[in-house]
Amino acid sequence: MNFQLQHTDPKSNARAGVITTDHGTIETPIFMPVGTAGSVKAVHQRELKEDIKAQIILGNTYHLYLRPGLDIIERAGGLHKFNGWDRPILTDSGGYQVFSLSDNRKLKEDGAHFRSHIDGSKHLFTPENVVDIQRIIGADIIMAFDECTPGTADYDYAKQSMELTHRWLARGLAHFDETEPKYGYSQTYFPIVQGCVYPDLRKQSAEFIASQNREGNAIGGLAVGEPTDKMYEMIEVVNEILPKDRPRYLMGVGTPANILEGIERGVDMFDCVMPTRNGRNGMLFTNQGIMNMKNEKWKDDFSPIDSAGTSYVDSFYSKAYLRHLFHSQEFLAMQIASIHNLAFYLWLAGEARKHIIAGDFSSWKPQMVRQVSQRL
RNA sequence: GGGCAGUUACCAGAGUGGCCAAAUGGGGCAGACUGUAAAUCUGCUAGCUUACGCUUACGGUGGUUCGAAUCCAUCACUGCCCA
Repeated sequence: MNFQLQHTDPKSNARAGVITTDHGTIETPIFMPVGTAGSVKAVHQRELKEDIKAQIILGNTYHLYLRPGLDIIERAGGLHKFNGWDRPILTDSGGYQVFSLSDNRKLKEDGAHFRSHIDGSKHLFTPENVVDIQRIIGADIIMAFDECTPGTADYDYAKQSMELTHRWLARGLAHFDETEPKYGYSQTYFPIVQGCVYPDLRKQSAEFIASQNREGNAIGGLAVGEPTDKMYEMIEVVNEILPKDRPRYLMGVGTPANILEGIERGVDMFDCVMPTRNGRNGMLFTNQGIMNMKNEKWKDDFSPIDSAGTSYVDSFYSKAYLRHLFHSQEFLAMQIASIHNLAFYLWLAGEARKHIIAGDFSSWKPQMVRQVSQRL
């Protein structure tokens, strides 16, 4: 993997760059659609490429390991071959499941002992075997196994948790460096900063992560229960330290406004389930604000879903029709909403990039934050 | 013409003397969702009220009773069966 920094905004930390992988290039800042189980829910690969213009998508170690299982993925020739996505893939390590499935696991020094949410069977995830699993899945960018610390954790817990993540990182990195990719293209390993909402812990974590000197770095443990202002503050603290010549990935974030704020603070990569999950639940994000498509007010609004939208569905379907589809629980509703939202997120990241390159990001961004935060 | 069963909130449907403004579904109206256990979850859904509470309500009318969606009479309507 390679990262070329192309432009830096003169008035903020926003930057534009290009990541090169063996599966193609990624122009940053970028939003990465989430395809946990090897599929971006409700979205066809062709739409992902042609309509949404996704450059990289995510998969998930925990979910793909449990189902379909490593044997199938390996026999398929890796996830790219299995799901037909020939562009870059990033896999999360299962660190988020340590947080989101916390009732189903026990954390120990060796790793996370999970009870499968599917059938209750027991599985141990360690920093080492999570590398092995991600070697088999074959993502271009693979993530360290961490504990995603809840945003509400107290200082002592957050400190312990961060230290565990650091110890796990050392083990994971050592194992990564002594193993090889399986499918003839290279993989890179991103370490993850933790430290919850505590500036000194974040600083300490960022310094430790930076010292590992990897090709890219991630910021985890944000948008998990802490106030939004704290999140922004933590991004600032961390990005002060993370190397400027490497991509920075803010994991799991967020709303359109969160993304713009993140870009301004020097983040290059984002992923979030929001455009897809909220889309399936009837919420549309547009450059004019947020719409709940189930609301009565759209019932006889025959105007296009998003007249300023860049995707096919935006001008082809009307608001009234989409509302009808949601009320009728038609699959098409979820498809349209997911395509629209993802296309919008990719558009937003792309616009930010253009404005960074043009040099007027700092004047463009506040106005766009206001617009996207409105409720329609 | 005769017999039987029924009529409950937007719909379906439970409730057969007080714990009933009335179970449960559905529909409707809102809200939530941030490295996906999510096509999920939550709230509201007679009127007024922030709430307490008050008012009007279980086909119509009239009774019995301290008290009726629930018991009685009668009228209307619906369904099924027999001629």
